[in-house]
Amino acid sequence: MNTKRKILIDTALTLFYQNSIYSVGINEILSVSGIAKKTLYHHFSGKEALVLATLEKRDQGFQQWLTTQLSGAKNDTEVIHQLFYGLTDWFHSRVPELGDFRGCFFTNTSAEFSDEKSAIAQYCRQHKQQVRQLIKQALKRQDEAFLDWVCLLKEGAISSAYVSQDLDAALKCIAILTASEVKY
Amino acid sequence: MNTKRKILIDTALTLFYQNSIYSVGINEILSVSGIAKKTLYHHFSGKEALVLATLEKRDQGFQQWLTTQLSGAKNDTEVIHQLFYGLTDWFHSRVPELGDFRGCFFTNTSAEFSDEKSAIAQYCRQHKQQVRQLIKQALKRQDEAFLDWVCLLKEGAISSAYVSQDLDAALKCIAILTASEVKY
DNA sequence: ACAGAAGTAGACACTACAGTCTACTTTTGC
DNA sequence: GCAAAAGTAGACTGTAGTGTCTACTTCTGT
Repeated sequence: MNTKRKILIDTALTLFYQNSIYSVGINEILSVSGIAKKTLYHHFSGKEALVLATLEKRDQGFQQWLTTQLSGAKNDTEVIHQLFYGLTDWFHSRVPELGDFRGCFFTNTSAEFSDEKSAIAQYCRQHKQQVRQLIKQALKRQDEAFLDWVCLLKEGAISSAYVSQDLDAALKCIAILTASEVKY
Repeated sequence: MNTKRKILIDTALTLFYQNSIYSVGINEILSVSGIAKKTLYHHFSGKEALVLATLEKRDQGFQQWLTTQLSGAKNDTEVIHQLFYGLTDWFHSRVPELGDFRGCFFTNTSAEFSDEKSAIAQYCRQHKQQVRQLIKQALKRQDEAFLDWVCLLKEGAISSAYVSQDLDAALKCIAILTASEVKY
């Protein structure tokens, strides 16, 4: 019966993402989920292990969503459209499985944990790398410079959508990529 | 004698930026600065007021640096170069007045404070808006679409430089802007 | 010179944090 | 059917968090 384990991860992920990791205590996760403290410490060695589990869960969920989002695109122009229209849906909180938009969970978590060598920071870095690979796989064009372009705009859009509340940042990215005469 | 006030803001800013706001306690700021608790609460109503003061200080410092960095550019190409080479210096921690690079203080702070209506989140948003205006003032080209382009790449570069440790992200932005045939 | 502002040390109150523990009950796999 | 695993409540420890307070000292502007 590791349903409790799943409930703990779900609850923690929601609370961590909607607020922040430092601001959410173990006791809050417990009272919201209705699970006993002993059970939590039975499944996780401590808060950090729980944080890593939530990162893993979010990583899976995000990659799954992105894979679905990018599938079916017939050419690179469509991949770009699917990507940035998908991001726009996310920013407007129209993607139920990603929850109410509050920026990138991995970027936010990196901001809280300054030690770049910590397992948490490493996981966040790895997530970004894997998302990059996912986009690369969807594209026919394989040069890294073009990927840099797409990924930098993607990061800029997520950051601007959250910090500046510019929910249409991803649409601007499409406009940029369309207006630009660099072929893709 | 509000030198104490300044020392408190300096110490708090360094600690907040190098770590995170939740992870740094008042007592730590006090012991590092060597200032008495009563003095802190004499100058600031609480931690939030101190946080706002550090945001203000960082805002001033960053805008000052950016203004200097962009001044002297003779055309828009040079503005873009000054901006992104400047960012590269920052990412490599070669700008003493900005401290050891640990991402954007405002983006990081936004990640910690989820209430978008809080004074802290509002200040962060305002900072980004003012930086945008500063870049706009430096450019001859005045269309918002081009500004969007530059600012989205800028945000993407800062985020990638920090989370993915891609310290040359800003150089990639220059490559993108140079390779693109959209005139600027 | 002196009033008032700014500073000091550090004890104190109170809350919240992560994590431990005991004693007990339920679920589940074989 | 039963042993082991997973679960329960919640008291408890010890630390650290913000913020208050008293009693005293130093600085500073007019």
